[in-house]
Amino acid sequence: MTSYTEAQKEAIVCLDEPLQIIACAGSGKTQVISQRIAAILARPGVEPRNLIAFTFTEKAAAELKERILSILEKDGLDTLGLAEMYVGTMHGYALDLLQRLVPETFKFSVLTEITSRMFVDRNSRKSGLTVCPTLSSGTPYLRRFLHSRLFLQATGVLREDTVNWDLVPAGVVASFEDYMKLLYAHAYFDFTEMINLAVQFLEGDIDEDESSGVVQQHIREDIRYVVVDEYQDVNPLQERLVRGLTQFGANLCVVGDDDQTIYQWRGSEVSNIVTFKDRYEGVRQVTLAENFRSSEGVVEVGRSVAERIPDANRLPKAMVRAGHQRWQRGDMIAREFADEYDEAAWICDRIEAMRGLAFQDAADTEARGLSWSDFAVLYRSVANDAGPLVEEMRRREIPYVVKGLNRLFDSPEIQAVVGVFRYMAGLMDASDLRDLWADAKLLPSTADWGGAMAVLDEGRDFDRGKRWGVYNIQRLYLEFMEALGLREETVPGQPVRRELVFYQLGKFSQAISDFEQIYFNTAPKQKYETFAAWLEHQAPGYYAESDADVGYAMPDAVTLTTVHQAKGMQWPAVFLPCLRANRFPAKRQGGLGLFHVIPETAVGDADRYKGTLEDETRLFYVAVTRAQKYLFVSFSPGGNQLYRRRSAFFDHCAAQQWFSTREGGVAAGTPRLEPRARHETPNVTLSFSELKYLFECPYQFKLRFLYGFNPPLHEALGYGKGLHDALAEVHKRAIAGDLVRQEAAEDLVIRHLHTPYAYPELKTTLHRAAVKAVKRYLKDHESDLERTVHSEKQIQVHVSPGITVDGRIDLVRRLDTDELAIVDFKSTARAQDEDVTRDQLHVYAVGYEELTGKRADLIEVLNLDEEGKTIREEVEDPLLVSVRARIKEAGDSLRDNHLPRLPTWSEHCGKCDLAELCRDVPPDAKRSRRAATGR
DNA sequence: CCATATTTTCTTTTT
DNA sequence: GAAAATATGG
Repeated sequence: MTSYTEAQKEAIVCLDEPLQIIACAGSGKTQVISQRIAAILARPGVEPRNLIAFTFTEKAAAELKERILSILEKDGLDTLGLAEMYVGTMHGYALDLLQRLVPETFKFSVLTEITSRMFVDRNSRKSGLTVCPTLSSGTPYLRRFLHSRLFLQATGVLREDTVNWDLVPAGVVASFEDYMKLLYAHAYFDFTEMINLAVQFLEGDIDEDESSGVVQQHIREDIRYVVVDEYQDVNPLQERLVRGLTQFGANLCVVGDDDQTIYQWRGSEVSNIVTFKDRYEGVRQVTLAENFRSSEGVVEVGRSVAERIPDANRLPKAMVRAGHQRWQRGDMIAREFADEYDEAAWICDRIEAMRGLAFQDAADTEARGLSWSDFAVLYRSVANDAGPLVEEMRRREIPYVVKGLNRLFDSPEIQAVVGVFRYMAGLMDASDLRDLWADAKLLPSTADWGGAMAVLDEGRDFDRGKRWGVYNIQRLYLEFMEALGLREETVPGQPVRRELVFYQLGKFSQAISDFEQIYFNTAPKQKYETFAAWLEHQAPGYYAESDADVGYAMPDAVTLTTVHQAKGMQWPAVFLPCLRANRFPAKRQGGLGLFHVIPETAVGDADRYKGTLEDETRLFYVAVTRAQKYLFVSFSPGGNQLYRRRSAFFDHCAAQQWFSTREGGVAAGTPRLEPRARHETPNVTLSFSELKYLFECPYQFKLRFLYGFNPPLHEALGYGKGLHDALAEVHKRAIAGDLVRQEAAEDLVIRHLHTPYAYPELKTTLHRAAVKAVKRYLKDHESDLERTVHSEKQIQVHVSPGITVDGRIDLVRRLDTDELAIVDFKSTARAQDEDVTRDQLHVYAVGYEELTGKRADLIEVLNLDEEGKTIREEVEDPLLVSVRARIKEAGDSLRDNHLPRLPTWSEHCGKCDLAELCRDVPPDAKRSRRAATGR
């Protein structure tokens, strides 16, 4: 789309006043934003680092980045320094801002939804959970495990929303304070806190608080343009972040569609977008009403759905069709069925019948035949309603992918693994365990069951060592698999099953990591018992199976997903089945809710946390507008009486003249072609550490990042990071003209060293070692600190369309010889392979050149360990070229899902934590591996 | 038609 | 264990 409509042009060239782009579904929003950003970058005196663009997800960010880059390249514009333009989520930005400018936060790590809950449950008293009062007489206080999710929602709302604190019960306030205190004591951020803390510094008094001063100075000097996509989903705290970033006059552009606000139950505040014009001075509003995606029928129905939303909560607009898709009688059908099996069968019939119908993706492209991946089935709730269709598709062998099914723990394979830990906790005996594994078809033909049990029995001897870190769940899991001889190729069955089983086992490894992150230092016996209980009661609800996302290659398959997840996507044909009253629109939930903790009156606009009819209507609007041409809405009564009536949304559609209530012949007159899947290359963004694994051994990469296997947690974890962070502070201060002296070493280590998994003596040892290392570094480099050029420089290497490598250079410095050196710190005596290090630093050199236009002369490795050796080499041009080529190769093989093992046992394997899952470990290597891990 | 009793369920998900 | 939807009774 190189020619723009008048409205689009208006948006693209409006760069100096606050701009609100109201973008209807399918209006070419991303293209307009990208073009506008390119226009900003083309302005004289504007650097990429002057610009921030927020998206809702990382995936959307990758797409936006890619789009911007392709426009810049097409227009022949400079891409120098592009790595310093922030394109990403608000959470990512806030974290980045803090960890760049506020040394106290360098050591903080981020809790996920899952680890947050475990953290609160483990510390149920200290976190405030069990002392948090409720307004329900039946449950005077929140309870462990049962209410941790609710408690976390409340702590989130108290920070994200506008709260009248006088109306919040004192007990709740006290609980909230307990939680915050505990969070900081453990150096954790939850998702809200990253943004909250950033906002504190943005709003803070610069005379009172040093960090506020630093943060605000950076914003004042650097930030000139802020773009916020999906503005309708911004919550009040995020709005404050936006305010803070633009408080010194940066230009603000917000983009969104109030009709697509579907995350209000997470705090999204529609009024942000609806009243934007009143809250900012001199706002220019541009409405992109032209829908290029869908046929007239789809557009008109979408519009009619949106008009069901009360006008008071809407921006006036009328979506019109502007694309090339033509509506034909029979494209849109509204049908009722006697039961859900008939409905499922009909959907499959239609898909089979429509496969191969001619379809034109764009006005200027050739038609192709519809393929499996051109069909989507969208549900209000996949977990509740998708069952019958999944069954039918499996029966008919129609390829499909389901998203949003929480069924990982139902599978016999995972139940077998859970059995292992029931055995460990003494809840199951050995012969039952064996039966379980045999029934799950997980025993390789050569299985050494006795050996595997020996691993468990040794692990169950809890008097073996005094250090609790010895009783490592992850290591036990990996050793058990090794002893059993369970590897991808020894899993009984077909290759497809092997891959799926390994994916599940990898997910389980991920679950262990999550658990041990929180419970690592629990007494061994209790730790295993808690783990077994957690597996039984908590874990099943936490981990989704989504057998789809193995690999980067996109399968040609029908998509079954929720409307929420479908946001931003489109398909030629969309099915909206199970349109039942009380399901879609959904009836409200019972049980203890947010308002039993925080009174409704204390929160501004409390309604949005409840889920109103209006919200459901917006969701249905999103659902309808995903379709490009074919749209099928259907109803069948659900299993029980609550769901036996038709949804008002179904009736709404059936009443539209665009819909037929009975199908004719399948789109009579439309020619048939060979089915050909829409070709989409996924964007691949790799961090350097991921790239490193891909270089070293593609199969290790697969085990780690596609399957999710994690190596056992190490007790000394955090040591290297602490040293890095301490030196980062040193160099940042050096750039600001503050040369840190040796005496500061202790202080630096106290601030940055965080070793949560170390037992007390080890903590002391590590602390001493760190102080010594920092002191040594400061002594050795006293004279060259002032020649620091950059510290922690973010780089990005663009290899080919869709392949990007992100990384961070530890240090760039000028040597006595006036040469420019790119430096990487290492902190263990155990040397990384020199070839890998050389690759790494040459990637950085490439990135540095793309960032600054300057070529580095040298690469250096400074080892902070006394024994470690220093490397200093010239940057070699041929290597730069070949490294680029190798990244491209690696990216391509990733897309093709071609990730083979190394041909034979090699040096890399000796250092690979997951070698046991890959091949037989030679006896001599086994010995040295055991020595290295202290087993 | 209204008040009360009984039945039935307990989404959605980003960082 | 709470709330909404539906069934029941006047």
